Amino acid sequence: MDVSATEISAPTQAQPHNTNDCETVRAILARTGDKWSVLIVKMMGSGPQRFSALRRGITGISQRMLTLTLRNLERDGLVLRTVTPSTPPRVDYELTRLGHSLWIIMESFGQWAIAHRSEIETARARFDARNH
Amino acid sequence: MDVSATEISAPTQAQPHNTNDCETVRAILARTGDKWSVLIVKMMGSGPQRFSALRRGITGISQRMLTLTLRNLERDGLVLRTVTPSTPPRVDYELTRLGHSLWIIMESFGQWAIAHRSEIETARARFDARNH
DNA sequence: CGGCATCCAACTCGATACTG
DNA sequence: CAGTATCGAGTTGGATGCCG
Repeated sequence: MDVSATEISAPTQAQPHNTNDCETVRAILARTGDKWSVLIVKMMGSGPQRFSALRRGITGISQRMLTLTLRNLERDGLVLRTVTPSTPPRVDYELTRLGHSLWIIMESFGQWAIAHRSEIETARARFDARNH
Repeated sequence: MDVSATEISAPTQAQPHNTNDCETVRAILARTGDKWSVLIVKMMGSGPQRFSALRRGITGISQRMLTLTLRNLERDGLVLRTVTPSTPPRVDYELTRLGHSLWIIMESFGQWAIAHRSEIETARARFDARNH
């Protein structure tokens, strides 16, 4: 009998993972997981939206954070910004093709989250109860 | 002619969205998007891992953050913690069924991120160049 | 070995005020 | 209308030291 084995099931070796890939994944999850991106992207899922429409549609967002988040999404090529230099100025935002493909992934993530929400909440309640 | 129409394509109305659902999605994205969760979950994808194995396997993580992140994942029912009270103590972590199902979703997110990484990097470079 | 407590630097985000 | 600038509270995460 192999004495190097322990009484509990031996952990398997972790798969070698590409740290660079993980970093890429994390960066995207961090972007989409920040405070407002989900709401903004979701609102644009149905087509172009004016700045003011997004502002009204997303309860509680400050002008600053809406601008900032849209800039970041634009920088990553997920959102297209179109300025109409009228008076007053008009700016529309819409998902790019890339942004739309991300939106689809986010939807599947969303399905998972909704499907397992109660399971997570139960786990939390149990954990919190156990740790007085 | 309808004077309410503008010269650029009229934005469509945003779909009504369930804010509560969005909050759920955001919470999960925020958990998985924090600095270390992706790496940790990914390492556990291949089976149970000891605390020290995770620590060694994840370059740059502090003990504090490993403990903290594992606690949060455990609290959400994504990770199972098993203590063997030997000397020295031994603690193993593994994905629960729920955690594994999230891991699958994260993989599809990962596929997207890897497939579009260069596209995002190009967009960033262009954006940064444009804004001097 | 695994983990908690403390301290501190860096960043995030909201409030507010001002501009073309 | 859409955006920028500034300030301050709150949060995140790293370093360090101690404990069973």
